[in-house]
Amino acid sequence: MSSKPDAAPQPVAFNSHDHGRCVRKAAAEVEAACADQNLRLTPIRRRVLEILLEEHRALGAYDVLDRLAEEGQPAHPPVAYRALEFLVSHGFAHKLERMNAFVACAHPGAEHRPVFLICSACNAVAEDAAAGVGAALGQAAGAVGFAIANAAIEAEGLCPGCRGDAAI
Amino acid sequence: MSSKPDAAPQPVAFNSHDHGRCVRKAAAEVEAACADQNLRLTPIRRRVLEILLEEHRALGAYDVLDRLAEEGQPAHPPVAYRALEFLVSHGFAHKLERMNAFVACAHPGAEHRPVFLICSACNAVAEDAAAGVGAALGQAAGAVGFAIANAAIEAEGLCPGCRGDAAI
DNA sequence: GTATATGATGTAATAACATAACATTCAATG
DNA sequence: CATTGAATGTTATGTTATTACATCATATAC
Repeated sequence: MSSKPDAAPQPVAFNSHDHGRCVRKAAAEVEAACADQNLRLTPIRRRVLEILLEEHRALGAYDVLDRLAEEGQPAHPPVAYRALEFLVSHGFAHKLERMNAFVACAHPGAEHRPVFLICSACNAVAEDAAAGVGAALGQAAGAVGFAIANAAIEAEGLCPGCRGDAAI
Repeated sequence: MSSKPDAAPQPVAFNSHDHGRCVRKAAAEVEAACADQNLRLTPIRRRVLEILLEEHRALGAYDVLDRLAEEGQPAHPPVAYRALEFLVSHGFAHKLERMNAFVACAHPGAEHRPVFLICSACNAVAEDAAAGVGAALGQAAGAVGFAIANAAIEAEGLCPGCRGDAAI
């Protein structure tokens, strides 16, 4: 899991797009949100965010550490975990519980109850809005008197691109 | 995480009930299902299932190993993981991805897309049916051409009992 | 501008979770 | 009873995550 991205195609979340632009846009949004909320987007935090954005897929904490080391900034585990926790706790990244991995948020700043679609063939991770799912879940919980603080909704399967392929 | 149950009340999934009866019933159902499907419910597999049923909450693999050791049957990690994998793969238990823990299935045999409500105060885990959530998720995935193989839906929050309490 | 408080980072050590690999045993079938 | 395949026993190690404490930076009060 903590190895290099394997040879799989890199499907940037089911659709090709101008990735450089998408990275810059997301980084700018996070920067703005931090300014708004008086949060300190320190160099490491920013670098970890950029790594997640550049990869555009889920990375384990040790993958992030590997990237940092490659860039001549070797770091110990708590460094990665702290930066990731900062990003997650402020909604700039999400943790994929099924994978013990982290992914940059596709809509930083905006309120949303994300749903993740994880392709088991190419490892792409799409963050979907799916308000209906959150509503249904809230209703089910309410019916039994349970107060949801937060929810993880993660589906594994085949993305549009990989459904056609022979693979896996 | 791999420690003993702490002093918290043991809320057997939000409602008090005749637990001995509920354990026996679930065990019998699994036994029947195994007979039906020609599966081998070996002594270890059965014992692990019983441990999950008796605790009636999510246990880590090493919690199960501790229990086995207490009972004079010390075992190495693969033993627990193999038994748990058997139970999970046949729908007799579920894995809670958020907690790296396992819980006996509340409706073994029956087809269901479970939703888990995990109380952060008392650690009770309720398995809810919530067909609506699965439907909404399927719809959202279908809209982007994603084929779901399986889904993990896990909410963390306060159970009815703990909402009233001062605690956490 | 210096003292103090707070938050962030550096580092070492270790805890917690999980699997690979291979030997051995058991149970079913021919 | 020989063969085969599944299950288990065991060692070792890989992977993920945290605790604890030292150090450094930044902001505020005085």
